[in-house]
Amino acid sequence: MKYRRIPDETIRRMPMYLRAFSLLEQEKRETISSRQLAERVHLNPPQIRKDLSYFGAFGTRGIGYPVISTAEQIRSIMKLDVAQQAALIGAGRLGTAIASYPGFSIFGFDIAAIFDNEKAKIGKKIGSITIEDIHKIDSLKNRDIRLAILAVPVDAAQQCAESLVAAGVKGILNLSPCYLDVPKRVKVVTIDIAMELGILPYYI
Amino acid sequence: MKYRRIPDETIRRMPMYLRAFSLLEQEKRETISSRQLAERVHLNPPQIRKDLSYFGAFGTRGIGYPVISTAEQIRSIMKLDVAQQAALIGAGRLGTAIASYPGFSIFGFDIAAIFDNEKAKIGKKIGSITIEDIHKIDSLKNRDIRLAILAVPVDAAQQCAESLVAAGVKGILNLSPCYLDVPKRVKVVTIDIAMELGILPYYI
DNA sequence: TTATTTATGATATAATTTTCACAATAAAAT
DNA sequence: ATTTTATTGTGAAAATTATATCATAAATAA
Repeated sequence: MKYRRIPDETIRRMPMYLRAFSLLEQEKRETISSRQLAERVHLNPPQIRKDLSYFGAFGTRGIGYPVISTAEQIRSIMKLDVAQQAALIGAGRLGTAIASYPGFSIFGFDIAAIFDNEKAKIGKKIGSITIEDIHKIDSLKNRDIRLAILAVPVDAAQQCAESLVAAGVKGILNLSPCYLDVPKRVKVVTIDIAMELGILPYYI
Repeated sequence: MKYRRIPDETIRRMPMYLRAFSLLEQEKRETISSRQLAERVHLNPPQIRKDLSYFGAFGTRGIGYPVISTAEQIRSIMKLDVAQQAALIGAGRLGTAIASYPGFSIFGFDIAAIFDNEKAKIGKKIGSITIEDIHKIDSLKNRDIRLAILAVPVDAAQQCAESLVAAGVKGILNLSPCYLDVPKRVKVVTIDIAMELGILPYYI
């Protein structure tokens, strides 16, 4: 296929495909057709084929997609083929929940550092990770950690984001209900839990 | 404006506008123009005007939108004008964090019931709410609770969703990384934290 | 070897969503 | 009273995204 800009929506769906393929790997499935995959991820077959075809021709006509190699390809495209280390900022209740969330491992993520501003928490551990002083975020620079999860109160979010950017962080998963003003080379994804809940009553 | 179907994307943005208007109310601002609002929510002015205009003409030309009445209108449209009670399923780490999250109140949400399957937790309290046995989800029917937040392990999610539907729940905020198969009269919004993190490395 | 089946990859079409441009109009200024 | 300024509301254009169609490649079986 000739080059075309890859839609943002396609990028958003890729981790979804990767999760499905990772599960298929565990199930020792050898191939899967777009129709079968569509059933699993609740999309329709042409969309899946189109999404994947932006990155190359992974499938075999008459057969479908080979599970192992397609999984590897998607991992490589999404840069999830090498384990990604992430820092967690905020060891409150939400931060603690995130720190011990087992769901990151399927994508090879690893919470490698935790920071908090509360004196009482610094030095304590969550799992095997020791909570560090938030003023030492800068040390991320030397540790080659380029991803952060921000789980601090709203009023601290912007300031923390700036420290993260200064420490060389390139991607932030923001759990505060606010916009983060960062250089555009830094990618921010915000999850606003209350807002997501806020859309439900409309449909009821 | 003649009737047009309201885009889903517009609905998704409405709580965002409502949050902004609620903050403006607190600041005692009387009016705000689409341009000023756009700066706050990081969208562009025509989009805000168009989104709001799907529901009527709230603004005054030359002036902007009156803060109080527009906030009220959006609340009413989104059915957030009356306090909404929600049930929380799962009192693990994530559930506990959700239960004590202060961010729901801006939309008038109230966690009114908590359920878990773990014997040791049942009867204990989180804040002022007593954890109930998950097998008693059915009691939601009599308590007029129509919203639920699902914070249970993946393998329990579908089963819990079915109990919720049986108990008359009409909207589910699903925090498990899986699709929930429910009747289409029930609205599900899924937040897959790992997946959101999964898109970041691509952009780095 | 040839026909048949399956399912991809590419292209064409449709649907949705966003952006733009501007007429309409309210308030302020002259 | 008239002009100027600000800003909405909206139809139309543009952009984006999703869906349908179809030629064709690979595998299998006759």
